[in-house]
Amino acid sequence: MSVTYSNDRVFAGAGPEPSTSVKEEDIFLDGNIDVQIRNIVCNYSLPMHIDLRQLASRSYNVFYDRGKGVLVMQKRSPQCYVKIFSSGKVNIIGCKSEVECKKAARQVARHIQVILERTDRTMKIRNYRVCNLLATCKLPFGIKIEELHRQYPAQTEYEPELMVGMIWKHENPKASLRIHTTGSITIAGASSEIHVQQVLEFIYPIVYEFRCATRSLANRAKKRKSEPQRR
DNA sequence: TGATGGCCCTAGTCACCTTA
DNA sequence: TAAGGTGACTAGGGCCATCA
Repeated sequence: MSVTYSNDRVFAGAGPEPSTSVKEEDIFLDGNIDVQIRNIVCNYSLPMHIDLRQLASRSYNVFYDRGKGVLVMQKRSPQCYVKIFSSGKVNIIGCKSEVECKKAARQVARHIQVILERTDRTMKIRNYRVCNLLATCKLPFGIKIEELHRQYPAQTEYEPELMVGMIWKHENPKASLRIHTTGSITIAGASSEIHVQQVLEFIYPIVYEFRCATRSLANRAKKRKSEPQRR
C-alpha cells in the first residue's frame, strides 16, 4: 500500500464507480490511497517587537484587533491566514502543504521587515514548526466502526449520540483520526506529511479487517436490485 | 497586590446529522 | 434539497478565580 498526496479530489466522480463486491474492492486496494492535505497550522517567532498599528496602517488585507493585540492578515498566494502578535510571534493557518507554509512564513517575515523599515539587519525566523496538520482520505469501502471500537476500546472513542465518527488516538507519531462508516478518514494533530503517511500505513490493515459496503453504495446496490430489468 | 492556573475564544478544514 | 450546527486539533492572548 502506498500513499499519494494531492489537493484535488480524486474519488469525487473520477474513475470507475466502486462497487460493493469484494472483488472490485480489491482492485482499489492494490492502488494508492489518495491523501489530501486540507489545512496546516504553523508558528514561528521573529526576534523583535512588532508595532502592529504601524504594520496595519501600511498593509493591505489586514485587520487589527486592538483589544486582543493581534493583527490578522489574509494572504492570497499562497492562500492562507496569518496572525501576528506584538511579541513577534506569528501563526500561519490554512496552507495546503509544508512547502506553501514555509513560503508564506518567509513572505510574511520579509513583509514585516520592509514595512517596519528594518532593512539594516537580516530578519531571522526562529523556532519555526508545524504544530498541526489536517488531512483527509477516502477508502473504497465502508467500515464497521462499532465492531472496531469493541475490538480496540483503549485506543478508540465512540459516542454515536454525540458524534457520528469514531475517534482513534494514535500515540507515535501523535495524531487523532476520525473514522466514519462511509470509509472517510480525517487525520488531525500530526506535525508532518511523513507522520500522516506513517499513521495511515498503520491504520489501513486494521480498518481493512472491519470493512463493509458503504451505506450509500449499499443503498445504490439495493436500488439497482429493486429496479425492474428494462431489457 | 501580585503571581499563578484554568477556561474560553480565534482561525482553518472536513464529514455527517438535523432541521427547515 | 439546502442550510446550519457539531466535533477534532493547535497556539497565543484575555479574563476570571484562587492563593500567598
